[in-house]
Amino acid sequence: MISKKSVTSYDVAKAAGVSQSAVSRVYREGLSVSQKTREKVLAAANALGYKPNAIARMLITKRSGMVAVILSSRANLIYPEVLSLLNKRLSEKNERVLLFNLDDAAGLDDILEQIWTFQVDGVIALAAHFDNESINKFKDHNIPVILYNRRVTGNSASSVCCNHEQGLNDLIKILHDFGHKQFLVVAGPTESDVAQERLECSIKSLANKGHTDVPIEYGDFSYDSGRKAFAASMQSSAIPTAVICGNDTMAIGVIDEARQNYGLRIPEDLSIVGFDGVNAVFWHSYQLTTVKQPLEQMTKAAVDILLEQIESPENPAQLRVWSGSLIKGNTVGPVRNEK
Amino acid sequence: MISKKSVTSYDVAKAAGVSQSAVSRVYREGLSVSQKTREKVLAAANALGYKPNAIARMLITKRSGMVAVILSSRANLIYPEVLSLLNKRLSEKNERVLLFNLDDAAGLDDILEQIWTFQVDGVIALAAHFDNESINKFKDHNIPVILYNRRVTGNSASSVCCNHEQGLNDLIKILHDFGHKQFLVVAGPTESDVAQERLECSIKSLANKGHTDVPIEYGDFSYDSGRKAFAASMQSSAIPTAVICGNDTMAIGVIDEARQNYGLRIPEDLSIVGFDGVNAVFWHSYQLTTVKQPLEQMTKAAVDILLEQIESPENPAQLRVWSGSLIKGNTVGPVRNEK
DNA sequence: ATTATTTTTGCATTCGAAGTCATTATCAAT
DNA sequence: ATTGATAATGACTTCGAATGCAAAAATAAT
Repeated sequence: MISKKSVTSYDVAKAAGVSQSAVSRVYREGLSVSQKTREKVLAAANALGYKPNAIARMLITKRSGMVAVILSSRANLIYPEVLSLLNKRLSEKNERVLLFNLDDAAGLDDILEQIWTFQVDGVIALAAHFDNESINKFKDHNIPVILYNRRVTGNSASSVCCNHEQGLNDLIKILHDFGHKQFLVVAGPTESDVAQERLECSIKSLANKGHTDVPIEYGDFSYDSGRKAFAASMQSSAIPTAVICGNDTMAIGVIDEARQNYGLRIPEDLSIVGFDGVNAVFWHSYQLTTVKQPLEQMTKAAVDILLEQIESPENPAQLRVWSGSLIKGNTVGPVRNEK
Repeated sequence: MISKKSVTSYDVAKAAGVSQSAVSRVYREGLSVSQKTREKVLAAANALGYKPNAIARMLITKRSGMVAVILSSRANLIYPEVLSLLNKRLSEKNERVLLFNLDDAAGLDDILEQIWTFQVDGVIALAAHFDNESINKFKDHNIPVILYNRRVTGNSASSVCCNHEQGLNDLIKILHDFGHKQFLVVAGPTESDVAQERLECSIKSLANKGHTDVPIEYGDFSYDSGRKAFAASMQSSAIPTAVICGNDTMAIGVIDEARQNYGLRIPEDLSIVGFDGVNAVFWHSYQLTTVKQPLEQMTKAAVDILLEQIESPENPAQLRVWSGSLIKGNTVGPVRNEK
């Protein structure tokens, strides 16, 4: 039970023969300290193993150096990568990531309260369910919020998004130009905003090319759900020649289901496109035609905007949209003439 | 610039006509407060929108409610899943995850200092490079450390591990029993402890079956590195009939390389095993024979042990090891008789 | 009604660093 | 040598909740 009492700035001050204020100044930047004092303090601090207590600093400075990142496992499976990139960028800016998961037992309100009590400097939301009311609550308390891939009106948050509309237009143009007429849309879960947006863009883009009443199957972004969706579609009356998937993982599921259970060759018998640009789309067995989200740019912008808003909360919210880059895989081809 | 001053316990106290202490007691558990006072306080708090300031609480209670999770991107690609599970478990125990990345520009020492200053309640290390000296530093300050899949002697940390030895014994026994004699080991990066351990276990297990001087190729756990490793091996004098991979992703790379560039059929011409049990091993194009790490159990134990150590720092460190479960895929078969 | 016991309560202090402000040391300019 | 300007310093207060302690109130026992 020998709880090693922690070394404080007072201890260092005493050992160095200076005041506590002096110690504090040594550890902040751009404050007036003589070379002599600085050396004395640093020497004492070193001898005692002193490390400033970030908690105490947070309390007085009202800056926690922490950013809440809100995830939900329902979200697209690409988020681990996003999280890693965010973490990297934020730590470059001397902010730490405090993780919150929206689908843990505790509900949204509970999570919001926690975030709030932790006095985070800002919030980056990758999670879906996050209504305007909640978003605005943060704004009321001067906590800037960045929505990732979520373009919602009626709130005061900034957003960084991938241009799903353009990406899907690109993909659908290719399919259309190859002469496809029988489409299937495999959408992500209805709870996901991204899934919803991609679905709407797909429908709209198809309609623009004259394809209406396109059948839709719903999945949950997972491989298995992609397989099931395609199987379900094959039970229906309208057999597709082209499948537009809500993400890459489902697209890969569709590929496997089509090959294994229906003996279809890709792309000769069936064309398939995805969205996201995950690593697996480059794997030889799939080589999916898809659109890659510019995650690097998006996360960089998310962090930049967040920090700008932390520094200057009065700045207006921003919306930044990036086009994805088309990845020409090997899963799209001309429609096969039915004999 | 109307910085909405935050509501403190004093404000609530004033509004409720009680002392600040009373407000504090209402928000802690098991403290003596009369029903009447509690109601008054809660009403006032509600009216003012009061939320206790966790930072101030941390300062006095010396409990931050945060656990540092140390990652490194070098680590195995299975860690996003681990992170998600950890986050879930920890939040059940009312602890938050504060993320640290070991391969950000800043070095190990810098990260350690940060963790230290943030007064985290504990540390869970998924990252590789983490020497005993650093580990013991935490112990010196009564911060418990849990190593994930890292069984190292000479330090005071607890560990939760997958039994790589048994898993590899199982896999290698299958290969051996099928009559394989020409092996290739595709190891993970030398910086990774997990990779190292798996490599050693593989060598040892092979030796036990009488296979010595097995060639080794090194990768970095990625798909491409798996492909390159196999290609390199095919340039060498010893053409393998069985490949033991340091993780599933590299194994999938090996499969694709063997099929695409060498026209080999799996498992007729070449047997391949992996390790981890990632989702993609179930994909139809691969169906990898591998060992699945019991991540659920491991993360649960990691959190349980950590909390026990937080409550009772004098308790001794623990080591817990779980066997993985063999996944019988379709990538292993009898050795093909060379004509 | 009186004393003994338990429960509530508020005062004052604490956690550890940061910042305000007035004071003092330092240096250059006259 | 004197003044003025600047740099460096320490005493004191602050951030917001938690808690030891003693006083007060409520309850139980006599």
